[in-house]
Amino acid sequence: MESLQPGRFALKNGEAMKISEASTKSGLSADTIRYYEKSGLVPAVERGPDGLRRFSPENIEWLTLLYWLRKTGMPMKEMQRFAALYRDGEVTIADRRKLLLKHSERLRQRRMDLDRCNEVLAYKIAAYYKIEGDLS
Amino acid sequence: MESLQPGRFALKNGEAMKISEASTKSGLSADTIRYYEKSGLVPAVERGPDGLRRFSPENIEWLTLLYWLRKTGMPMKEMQRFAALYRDGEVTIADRRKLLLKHSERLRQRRMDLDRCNEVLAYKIAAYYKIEGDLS
DNA sequence: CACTTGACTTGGAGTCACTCCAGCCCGGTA
DNA sequence: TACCGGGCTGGAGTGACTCCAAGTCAAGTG
Repeated sequence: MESLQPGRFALKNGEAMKISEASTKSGLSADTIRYYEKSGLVPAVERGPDGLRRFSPENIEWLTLLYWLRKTGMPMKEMQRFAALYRDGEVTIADRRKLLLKHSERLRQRRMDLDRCNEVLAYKIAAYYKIEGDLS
Repeated sequence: MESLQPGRFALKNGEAMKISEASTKSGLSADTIRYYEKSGLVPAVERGPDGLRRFSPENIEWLTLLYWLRKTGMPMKEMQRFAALYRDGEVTIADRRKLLLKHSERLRQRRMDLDRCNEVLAYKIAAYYKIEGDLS
């Protein structure tokens, strides 16, 4: 459908990357990228005449964002919702912003968990250290 | 074997808890506690005459530690190794300390991920915010 | 020109760490 | 007596990958 508009994407091939390059640039493995596409997290990845995926710079930016969201614990369901909003264009910007704000709240929580765990570890490590001293 | 020493554990029943209490105190679900026991993460949980598990305060402390380790991303395999060391007594204290140190290094790494993600989010949120302004 | 190499394709099986559930037993209450 | 809550076991299901077999295609080599 897009390809009916003559020349619209015709000469962007210089920018288009295959999956391995998309993988190194986004941080996601090739398997994960394919999996995300199947799961509806990546809208409209084009294919070259050889049938291979071609990723635009915008695709890469999107994948990179997904990489960070997933790495910091956003569940797939929420990423799917985020992707649906992304697909629907600028009218969803406010919703997307809210979704990211919610995630940054989650990050705050996770950081608190890390800090609390660090305390527990410090306590344990000190206790072990003391016992080691007593043993020798 | 321990029970051959008369009275050694005989009157500790006032302290012993059932699984639901162990769950609220440790933070792990009852299902997870049973799963951890099956997987060899929890050494020697005793049973009452009714066949139900009885958790000692030491059990609870151990489960709580597992809770924090798992919550902050220590893999099962490593927890199993940690549990094996714990079972083998004080001679393994130095190894246990090293294992926890390694984990706290992992925490450092995770925190860096959170911070990096926060930057990405802040950037995106600001960009969205600007677009919202332009739209209205 | 045949052959090999290597990057890519798909569909499907396997993995990790739970989580949920069916079907059972048991002690206490109305 | 009938029921209820809480525990038990073994096993199936889930989320998010991860790995693999079997195939296609393009480019490079003898």
